Amino acid sequence: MNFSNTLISWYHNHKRSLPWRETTDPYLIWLSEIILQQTRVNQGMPYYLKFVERFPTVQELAAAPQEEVLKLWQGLGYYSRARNLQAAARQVIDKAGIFPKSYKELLELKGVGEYTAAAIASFAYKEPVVVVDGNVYRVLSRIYGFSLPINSTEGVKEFKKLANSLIDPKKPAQYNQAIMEFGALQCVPKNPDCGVCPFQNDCAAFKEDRITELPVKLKKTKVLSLHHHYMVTITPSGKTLLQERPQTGIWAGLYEFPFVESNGALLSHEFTAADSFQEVYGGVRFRESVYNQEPIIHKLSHRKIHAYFWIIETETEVEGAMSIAEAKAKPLHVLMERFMNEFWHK
DNA sequence: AAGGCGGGGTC
DNA sequence: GACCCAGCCTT
Repeated sequence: MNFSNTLISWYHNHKRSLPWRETTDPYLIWLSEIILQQTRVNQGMPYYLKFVERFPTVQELAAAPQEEVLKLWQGLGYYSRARNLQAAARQVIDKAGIFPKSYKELLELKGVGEYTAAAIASFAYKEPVVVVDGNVYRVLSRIYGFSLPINSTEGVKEFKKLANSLIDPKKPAQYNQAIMEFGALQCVPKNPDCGVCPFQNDCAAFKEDRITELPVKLKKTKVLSLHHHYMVTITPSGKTLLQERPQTGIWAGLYEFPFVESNGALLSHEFTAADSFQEVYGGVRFRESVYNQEPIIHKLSHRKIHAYFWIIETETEVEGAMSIAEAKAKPLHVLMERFMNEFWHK
């Protein structure tokens, strides 16, 4: 079996038409790769199109207010990607607007690791460096029967070694696209259709009936439960109050209603006695009611947030309050966006 | 070496 | 519910 030829041949017959494959502009390729980190093509596509339209060149991205970049990124998750995106754009501008021209130089950009540097270098410059992403781990572990954990130090090393022995150095772009597309469309995580797979006769996992076992991955992250009681301020003139989240941690830099954290559901007097509530409303007369008796569950990969929304109608204006339209224009996390769109219907 | 960091699709 | 996605960064 010639792995590379078989793969590239399969690719020509099955590849999807994707906008970032129609260009060799390193800026556009980089943009697509950052958006697609830990993100499916279908989810990332509308964001890519929005970003290209608003920021056709790296100069425009570098010059934009960070809040605008975050707003465009809203809903995509892993928001540090958005900050790093702009930081990297500014790195490029600092070097006369010339995009790094090699794998090694690309690695210096914020948010660009080994995978992304290899993707850009091979797609834009035809540099023969292999990409090793989730698709590649899955394809190689199955076909070659590699059972080392893909997220162990030794596993990563061995998979890279194997990957490097397989790439066609004359066609790095096609090879890299092909193996990822193969993982995304054919050698999928669950119930792959091995009956139509070109590697059926060579695949160790298929021959040994180990498709469901491979790839091997170490442990899962524990999910911590949190209870957030959000204060939805409504002033006499119809304004509301938001606060910016810290620059590190979950939803860094996004906006939300101020909230009280607790170990579970709260009674009204427990809620209004909380320090953070007093900090916001100390001295302000108000009428309060809870919007949802049952918590709204918002799941993150390692958090389960139980959200309650308390409506606080104040009798006087509140310092720092903004109009509903202004609030909706801030970069918001999905929990916040959903509440606002339901409560202040669109 | 391990854990933090989102949201959504799929089974 | 669990898994996983064109991963990277920090500690």
